[in-house]
Amino acid sequence: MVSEPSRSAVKRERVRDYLMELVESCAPGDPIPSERTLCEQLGVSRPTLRSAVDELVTTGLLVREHGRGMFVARAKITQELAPARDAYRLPQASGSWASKVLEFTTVQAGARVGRRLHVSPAAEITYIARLRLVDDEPMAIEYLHVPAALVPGLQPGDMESGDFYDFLRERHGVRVHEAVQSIEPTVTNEEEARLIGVPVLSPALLFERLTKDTTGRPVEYVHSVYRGDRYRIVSRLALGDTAPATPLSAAQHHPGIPPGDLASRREVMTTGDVQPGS
Amino acid sequence: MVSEPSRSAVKRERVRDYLMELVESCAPGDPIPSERTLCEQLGVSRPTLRSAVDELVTTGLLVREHGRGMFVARAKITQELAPARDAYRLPQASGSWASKVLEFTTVQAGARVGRRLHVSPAAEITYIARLRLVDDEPMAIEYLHVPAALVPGLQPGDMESGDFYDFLRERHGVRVHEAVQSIEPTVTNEEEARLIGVPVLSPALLFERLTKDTTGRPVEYVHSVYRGDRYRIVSRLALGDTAPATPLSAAQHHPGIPPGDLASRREVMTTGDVQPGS
DNA sequence: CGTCACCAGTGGTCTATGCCACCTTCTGCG
DNA sequence: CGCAGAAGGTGGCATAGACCACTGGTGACG
Repeated sequence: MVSEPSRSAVKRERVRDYLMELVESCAPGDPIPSERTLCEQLGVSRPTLRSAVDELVTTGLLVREHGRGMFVARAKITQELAPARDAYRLPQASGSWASKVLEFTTVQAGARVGRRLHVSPAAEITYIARLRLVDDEPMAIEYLHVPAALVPGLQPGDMESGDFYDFLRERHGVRVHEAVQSIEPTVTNEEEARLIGVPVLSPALLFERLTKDTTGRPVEYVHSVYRGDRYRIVSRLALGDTAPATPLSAAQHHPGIPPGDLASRREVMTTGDVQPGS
Repeated sequence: MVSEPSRSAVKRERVRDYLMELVESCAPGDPIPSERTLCEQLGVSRPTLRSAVDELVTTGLLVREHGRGMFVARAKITQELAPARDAYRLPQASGSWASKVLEFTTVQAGARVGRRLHVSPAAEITYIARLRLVDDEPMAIEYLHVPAALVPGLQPGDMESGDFYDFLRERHGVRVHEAVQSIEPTVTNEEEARLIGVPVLSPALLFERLTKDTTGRPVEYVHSVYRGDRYRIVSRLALGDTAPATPLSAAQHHPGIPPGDLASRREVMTTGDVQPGS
């Protein structure tokens, strides 16, 4: 035993709480004692200690490095509630973005993608997986599906520089017009974790987007996974109750503000934002 | 052994893959064999099997019920990539929302909240924790901080019906004007998991919002946690390259569309959406 | 002096086992 | 017939021990 037994009947929680206090007394990047040492100090078995550490790794407080040890995470992430986020100014830009093509092939659409893009399941699709980098650090993985007929002669290099939508317009005469995009929270699987450099089962954002051109024809279906520890979405909501104008057709519901908490006119300008590292 | 040994050297992965196939052959809500049974079938120890199941529970494919068994999750959630989401029509409304006040007290602002609300750290704050329900199922937890001076005589019941912003205007003459809101992915801790009825460490969305009135005075600071398995954000993005109008001051970056992939004018209408259950 | 092989220490995985808490079902008593 | 209690099955937690894979340092050898 170390200090008081703590009220928790579950050892794992006691261990986790102890570790959280330990982490708070350390600086980011500091090493913490080895698993076996902690086991002895706390009087628990290694599986028990590991399961406690697992939580903190998933939460983003600790980092494990095989053969080296465990360390306090560099940037204090979402951790609990009440994150001590400092600034409130909206950081305007978002670092320098780059892309790295991981895969570039032609595949058959298949049932799901074919349905999305309104093409036959046997239609040829240019499939591109690319890593998005911010200041040379991996930020997201993007999986694009574009009907091959729309982009004849597309080269991998075309996907690593410039604006893809500009490229579509200038080279292929395709003018993107609108997109429907969904965002939901998820956790990383092994492949994603490896590619964007976070532990497995870390929080992440899953985007899914279907883009159409001015004629209403689907031109791209994208899904992408953004790391949750370095990416967040900041919106500026106009709630003004000045004039009940523009009742924008469909049900209006700001994420985070359930219906019944908003009645009047709303507008929203959304901007992405990279959380600056430590 | 069951079928082929699968190329993976890690037993956990083999077990997980086996379970994923098993789940795909089942209907939502179906029970699956007990842990001990699966151990015998697959020739692995129970801790190994449990750790494989843990992944699938975190991912949202399986549900455990103490003393009863394991079941295929009701709504097929984010699971892997490529979720087989069916419809593409934007479900307009979002079920019937209700609220249940969990806590209603007056506290001192403290450093963090005081800074947000531009009040002294010793200022009195009305603190409200409430559960948001959709069709009687818990959907989110909301933690509100409002300067007590703004809402004298506020009652818990006032927070369970009607629009809080309407209430502010009609009862206290406070006219909300705009808000800055951030959204990021997170995972649930024990308390959150218990309150919204999901396992610990499930994916969730963390909202943080600061609302100001027409005079620029902060009136509420809210953070809320939305369950990730039943909530997603759907946006309709206008990408039209018709006219490069309204260059809306700040850097414009749609979440999910990194800079360098967008040049022209954009608008966005965001709408929240409840994923219909099975 | 440089390079390489080895080794100790670390996290990663897996096993076998036990006990507890919870739920369902069946059984037997009132 | 009805209800309470026991029994068995389920997941939840924890243990002790073993082996593997990776890292970094150290020492031996060229």
